Amino acid sequence: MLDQRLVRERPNLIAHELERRGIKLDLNSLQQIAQQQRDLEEQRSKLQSRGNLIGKEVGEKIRQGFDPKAPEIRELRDQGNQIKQEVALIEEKEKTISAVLKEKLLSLPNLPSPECPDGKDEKDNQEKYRWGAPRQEANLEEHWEIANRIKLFDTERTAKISQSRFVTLLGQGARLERALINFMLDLHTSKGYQEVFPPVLVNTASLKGSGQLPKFADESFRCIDDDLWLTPTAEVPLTSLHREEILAANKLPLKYVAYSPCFRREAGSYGKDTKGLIRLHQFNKVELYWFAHPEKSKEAHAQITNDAEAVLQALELPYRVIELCTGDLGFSASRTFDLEVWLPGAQAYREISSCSVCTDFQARRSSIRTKEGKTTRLIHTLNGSGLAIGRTMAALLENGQQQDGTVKLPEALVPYFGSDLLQPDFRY
RNA sequence: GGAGAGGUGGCUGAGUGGUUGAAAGCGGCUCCCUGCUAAGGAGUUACAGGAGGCAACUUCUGUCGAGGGUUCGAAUCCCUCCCUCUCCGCCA
Repeated sequence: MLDQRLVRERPNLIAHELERRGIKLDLNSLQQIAQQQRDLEEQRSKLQSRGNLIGKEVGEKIRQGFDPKAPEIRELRDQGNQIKQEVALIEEKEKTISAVLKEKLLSLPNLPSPECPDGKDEKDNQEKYRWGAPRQEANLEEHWEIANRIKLFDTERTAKISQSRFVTLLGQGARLERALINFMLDLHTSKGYQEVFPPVLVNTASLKGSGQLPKFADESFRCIDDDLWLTPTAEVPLTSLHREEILAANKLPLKYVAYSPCFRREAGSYGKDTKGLIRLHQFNKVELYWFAHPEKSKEAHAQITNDAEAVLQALELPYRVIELCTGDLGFSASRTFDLEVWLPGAQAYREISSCSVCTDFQARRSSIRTKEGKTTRLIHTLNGSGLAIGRTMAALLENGQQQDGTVKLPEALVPYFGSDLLQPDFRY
């Protein structure tokens, strides 16, 4: 959410910054609403001030021994009632207008960072650097072909269990998924991240706090009988972990790592990535999350990206780092680095992590602050996948595939998986 | 699901209609003392929004789970809802 004061006082700045994201909107009307709301508030508080004085006077008189039914007191009471009615009138207007304002503000995305390059869509994203040597041979298999052959998962049977875009991992596939989760959690906790295992059902306030609502309701699964939704990412419960809190400045940054299943409706992506592990309604992810001091968030962003990259490096997976342009930024982000892993079978780089700094956008929605001396200020939040498990598995399969049909796994996984080789399994 | 208890500042916890935005303690901050550490002393310390000032700050309003109501006046009384805890039942 954007600062209301900014809307009132510098609407042009907001209009300009949102235009960088490709959003054109009439900020004059928004500014007027904000201004009206403030004017009403001012009117009301002046009336209330008078009302309070009258109340005090009555109390004072009664204490001095006036008869509560004396005309002086009756007069004051009448005045009090008069004011009460006027206040009620203003309050009614105020309520309507601030509901409108709030709804509008909640629907505006974050302002892009000055460092975020201008651009219209993903074509304008900038590659920053590459790591590792991508395999380029011809005739390499895509990950679902490999998985099918050695029986790591079963999508056909899964349709009986739930729907398309879900997967049932089998045998080595199930074990590898588990190994990857543990491997990543261990790697991050060894670097000072605190491990969290959050609930998967979250309430509306949590989704609002991190920016998924009100705008993207159709992207999440919801429970019809309760005020609960399935988390689209652990970013949601992690943001709300400290919702409405004032965090001690000397404890910042707070760094969390959470494994969670993630649920997304993927509305509007019919026909895209229909095979394999790339785009599923349910997938596993290890998420990194920082609550940072507002002046340290730039360094934090570099660090969280680094920490996500460390997973790819440990798994010996070639990747590149992409800086998203303004037009491709997520709703809450002010600046984002995507990590794209090389998929030799597809001969393409695919997003496997997205590391964003959300400045005070989520903190304002969630009311997460810190205190320095006498002033409280909003903290900054950052998030990054570290990493998406399914896509990591896809990358491992395609990068590790060998002539004999087996898959070689990186050494780092051996303690977790128990082997460095995936072989066909005929039991399934 | 049944019965009961409760939701107050960063935390613990007083407070049942009239200067109570709220005692006390803890914690935090500032200063003093101390050779160091430990301890001690003095002061200070809710949040949000508005107005004024370059600023330190001053001032107004709101906020004691949320929303209504009673009243000139509500943390305190009434209603509705939400949440937490305890016990019982059911259950992984």
